[in-house]
Amino acid sequence: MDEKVEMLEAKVRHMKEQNRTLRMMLETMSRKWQKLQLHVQEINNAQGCRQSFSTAQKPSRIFVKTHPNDNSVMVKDGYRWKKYGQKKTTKDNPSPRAYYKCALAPTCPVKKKVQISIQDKSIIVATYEGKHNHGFASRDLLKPSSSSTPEVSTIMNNDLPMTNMSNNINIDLCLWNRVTLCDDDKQHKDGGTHIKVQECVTSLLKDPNFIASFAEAVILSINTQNKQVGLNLSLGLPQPHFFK
DNA sequence: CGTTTTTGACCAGCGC
DNA sequence: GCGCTGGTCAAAAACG
Repeated sequence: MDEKVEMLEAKVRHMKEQNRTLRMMLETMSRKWQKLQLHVQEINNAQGCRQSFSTAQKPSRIFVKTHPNDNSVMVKDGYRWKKYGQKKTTKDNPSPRAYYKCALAPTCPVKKKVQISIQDKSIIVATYEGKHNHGFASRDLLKPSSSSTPEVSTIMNNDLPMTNMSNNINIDLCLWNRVTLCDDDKQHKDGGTHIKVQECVTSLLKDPNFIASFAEAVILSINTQNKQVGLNLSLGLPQPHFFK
């Protein structure tokens, strides 16, 4: 009988710890979300100024930092792309450049060029041209596929073109960094908690339903708070040293 | 077997 | 005109 009580108490303690961890993650994400909103406001203001000087449309360029283990040179931006060409080398960059067309709509004029950065080979440079003349990608495209590796990139972009979207938000969910930063002191006192945090986040990131639901919730939240804001969502994977 | 990717060929633009 | 480069096409290959 006592054993059962102890087991239950242990479970309760474990759940409390998990609860604390998740709350911490949520707070971290909330802080980041607030920062992003401020950033979006700044961009809005800046664009307002810029547009008064020039209305010329430049190709958009985004930079994607990839996980070292991820060999796929693919930017998961929610749209479906058809590859129609590749150049082995270009003048300014020896790495191959791939050419993509938007495959969501046959008449969509948007094209994308993808190439590994010459400065940092862990960065993929994607250049977008044109604007989508159709709706955003269906929600299933936001879900991580079972066959492919989970999204491992942190996207830093400017002006990713999307239909009827004037701004874009990028969410960096590299929770490991945040947890490490927030709990740096605690870690020394309580190393076990840190391991549990890792386990907890690992299990969450491995769950496609969680990722899809989270992406959906964030999109919903953004749409309700700022109807003109688009979203690029990338889910960060653990830092490599955790796998050591 | 249909879809997607790869890859060599082709074309246009640009500088010399 | 020639060579180089970037972009596109389309047949072949690979894949599910």
